[in-house]
This record gives sequence, structure tokens and C-alpha cells, in this order.
Amino acid sequence: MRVRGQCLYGPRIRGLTGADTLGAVVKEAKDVKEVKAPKSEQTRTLILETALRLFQERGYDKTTMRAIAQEAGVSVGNAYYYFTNKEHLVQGFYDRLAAEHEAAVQPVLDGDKDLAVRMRGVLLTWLDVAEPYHRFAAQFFKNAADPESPLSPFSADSIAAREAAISIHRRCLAGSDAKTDPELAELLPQLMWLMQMGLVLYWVYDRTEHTERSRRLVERSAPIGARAIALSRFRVLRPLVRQIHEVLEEFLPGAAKRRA
Amino acid sequence: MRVRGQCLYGPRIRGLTGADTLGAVVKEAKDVKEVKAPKSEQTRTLILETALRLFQERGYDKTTMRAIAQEAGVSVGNAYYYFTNKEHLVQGFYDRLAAEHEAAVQPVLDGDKDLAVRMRGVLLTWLDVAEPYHRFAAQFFKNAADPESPLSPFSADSIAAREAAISIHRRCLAGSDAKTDPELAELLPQLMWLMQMGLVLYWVYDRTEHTERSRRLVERSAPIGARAIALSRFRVLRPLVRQIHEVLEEFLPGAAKRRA
DNA sequence: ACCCTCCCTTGAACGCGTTCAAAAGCTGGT
DNA sequence: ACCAGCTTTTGAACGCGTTCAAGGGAGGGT
Repeated sequence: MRVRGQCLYGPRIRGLTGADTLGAVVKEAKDVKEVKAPKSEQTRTLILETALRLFQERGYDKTTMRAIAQEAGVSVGNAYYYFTNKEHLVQGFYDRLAAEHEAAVQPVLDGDKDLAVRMRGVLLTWLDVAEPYHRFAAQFFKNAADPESPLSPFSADSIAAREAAISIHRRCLAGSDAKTDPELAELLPQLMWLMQMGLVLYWVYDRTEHTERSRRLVERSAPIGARAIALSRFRVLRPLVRQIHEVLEEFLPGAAKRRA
Repeated sequence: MRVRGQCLYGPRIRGLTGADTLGAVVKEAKDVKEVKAPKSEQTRTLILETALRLFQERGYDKTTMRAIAQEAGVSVGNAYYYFTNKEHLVQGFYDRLAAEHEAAVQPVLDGDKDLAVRMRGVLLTWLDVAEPYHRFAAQFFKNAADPESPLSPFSADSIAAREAAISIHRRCLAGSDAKTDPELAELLPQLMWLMQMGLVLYWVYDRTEHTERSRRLVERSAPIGARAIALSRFRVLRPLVRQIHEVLEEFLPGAAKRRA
């Protein structure tokens, strides 16, 4: 029985992280003249870049490991030396997408203070950034949904990535003129992230040109989300909101935070 | 390029539905002495039952098409004559699970009139019914999440099954003593179904013994859902609720209903 | 020179889902 | 009996993701 998802980069992968660790042992003789790109790292990057390019060109399913290897000028076995499986190659895409969104969303976070406008901007920006990858993402989605996969947004391996995504929503909320209960400062960004996950779900199913339908969903649902957040301060809703808070803290892994 | 999911049972399959259609043409000579099981239907059933048994015994991934064929005493090609692919075999499991839930949930719908108790009962009953298939379902989940798959709960092929599931929630709500806005009679069961989909999502990720954690989630979230429904009549929430209603009608396929 | 030891690379081979041309039954008509 | 036209059945073959025993190759110690 094989245990998957324990280590993101698999047991064979050495890469930069491993090199740092081993550095102390070997540092005396080697690597003194600051070598920028060790051979193995070059190969690794070459394979990854080739894979992502082919994924985008042909889609995930139609890109075979043999094609990636051939296009990169290496053997199939070599690709498997650096990446435990085909899914693993997608981690690079994840990171890239997250970074692009982080950068592209900055104007929105620096802009209008109306919460509905900000939420709409954050989500539309994500749709813009993700658009070129839509075909690929839709084909890949089933793998990400696999509970066994470390690429699932709910997996333990994804906690860091999820935290980064949630922090965008936290800034979206904090920079708005909406008055919210401080008790909910942690809960609301999580709910906004769940809303984004719902959008992603809708998006991968979206077959319309330019993913117009997903954009319309954002236009319609962002004001709703903003209004719901505004209402969360109301007295009558307090017990409900508090219960939701408790449940999320209990059942969303990694959501619980120590209070200072 | 192949078009998947257009016809649930694939182009080759004849089965009972096809027999009905062709019945008028051939009825004069054949089938007069009410033949219960035509040969092909026997083979089809044999393959299906064998497959479901093996799925439950070994899990979805570990059950190969070759094993199914061998165990059923037919060739691989024959299995593919009746079922377009491995996923297709799972449709039988879907129907079975839905039927079992429908039956098992009846006492709950006839019982207590408190909405929280009823919602809790409906969801816990589903967990009970689904429990034996948990391992299999978790392995299969990634396929069901594939937007291309006709087995996705959001696919056009699943509209009938989804309507059946929603109707359980409709009866759950209607039989309760909760007072609700008649305008929301259609919306709320859909939201309750979405809540159930959320539970299923949590459940397939649930690794605890006896799926205890999912049960606890039901215990905690059923009262929240019931309370949210009770609050939906409040004046302040009216615009929010109405917006949610509109969005769901627009974006949930098949949800729109003609008003008489 | 030589070997030893890692890191890296190879490509044949395995088991899988799936396809398809061909064979084998069956049935009504002659 | 035999044929014609189907439905049903077969199993070899294909392409895929993945594995693994085997083979470089670069550097340090002798």
C-alpha cells in the first residue's frame, strides 16, 4: 500500500530545499563559486516548463508523459525521477496562477472602498488570470477533486496555498468601508474563500465563450456576498453567525488560530 | 472527437427501453409468452451485478475491467458492448443508493415536525445508507467531479436524479412546523440539496472510523440550516433572500420552473 | 591510473482502460 | 436444409501512466 501526498515533492526529489540541507556537509569543496543552476535543477525546470506549455497547448489529457519527455529531449523515466507522477507537474501551474492573481489583484485592493465592488474585482481578476488555462483546468479538475490527491484544495498539502488565497480576501475585507464585527475577522475571509471555491466549481463547468457566464455569476453574487457580510452584524443573526463560526473552526482543517 | 454524455446508456445499448420501442414492430411473432429475461438483458445484469460486487469488495480503482469480465464469465469486449466505459457501470450504483435513501428516510419524514430534527434525520440516514459504499465512493469521487462525466451531479444527465433528491428535502421542509415564505418553497429545498452536496464532499474526504466526523458535522450543521431557514422570513433579509433566489434560478441548470 | 560512490538517465516492460475486425450465434423467410 | 441479416461475443492490439533494473558520468580518495 502506497502512501500518497505525505511529501509534496516525493522522496526522490532533491532540488533547492535538499541542497540547502546538505550544504553544510559539502560546503568546503564544492559550490563555492556561487553556481547559479546546477545541472539537475536545469533538467527539472526544463521538464516542468515543457509540460506546462504542452498542457496549455493541447490540454491535460492529450498531453502524454512520452510527449513531454520527447519535447524536452529526455527519457520518460527521467521525468519520473523529478516528478512523482503527472499530477505533480501541475503544482507548478498552481503556484504560478496564485502568484499572477496576487499581483493582478493589487489595484483592486488599493482601489474603491465599497465591499461589493472589491469582492467583484477580486473574483473577476481571478477569472481574467485563469482564463488562458480554462481548458486545461477543466480537464484537470477531476484530479484535483480526488481526496487522495495532494493537489486537492482541501488537502493538508494545500494549507499554505489556501492561507495565501484567504489572505487576499482578508485584505479585500479589511480595506473596505464595511463595518464588521471584530469577532468575525477570521471567519469572513474564510467564507469569502469558500465562495471563491464555489465560483471555481462553476467556472470549470462553464462552457460559454470567454467564460461569460462565470463573469455574470460574479456580477450577481458579489453584491449578495457583500450584503450578507454587512448583515452579519445584526443582533438577530448573532447566534447563527456564531454557530457557523464554530463549525468552520472545527471542520475546516488548519482554520483554527491561536488567540494571543 | 467523441461526444460523451449525450445518451446515458450509449449508442449500442438496447436494454428494456429499446425493447419497448421496437416491441410494436416485432410483437406479432415473439415475446407472446411473456419472456421475463431476454438473453442480452441477462448478460447485461450479470455484468452489472458482478461489477458492483467487486467495486464494493475491492474498491473502484482495484477492480479492473478484465477482472469483472472474468468473474462474470464473459470477455472484456462483451462488457464494453453493454457499458460504454467503466464509469457507466456506476450508474447502477447511483440509482440503488438513491432508492435506498428514499426508502430509509420515510420514517424521518413521517416523524418529528421540528425542522432541525428532520434535516438531521435526512442527512444522517443518507450517511447510514451510504456507509457500506464509502471506500468505493471516495475512490470514484474524482470521476464524478469531472465536468465531462455524465455522472457529475451537475450534469444534464443527472437532472432527474437531482430532482428526486431535492424532492426529499421538499417533503422534509413541507412536513415540518417551520413557517416559511411561500415564495421560497422552491428555493429552500434546492439550498438544502446544496447543503447535502457539501456534506457529501466532506464525507468523501472523511477518513474517520464509521465516518463519525461527518455525522458530527450533521449534528452541528442541521440546527444551523434550520435556523437560517427560520430566519429567512425576516424583513431585513428579504432583499438578500430574493437575490439569492434569482441567482440560483439563473445559474442552477434545470432549476427554473414555470409558474402556472 | 584506478576504483568507489553518488547522482542522474535510460528504455524496455507492466497493467490498465478501451477499441475493433472478425467470428459465432440466432431467427425468420425460402 | 439453407441462406441473409441481425445481435451478441471474442480476444488481440493500442496507447496510456508508471516502474525498475541497469547503465553512464563526474569527482574524490588511493
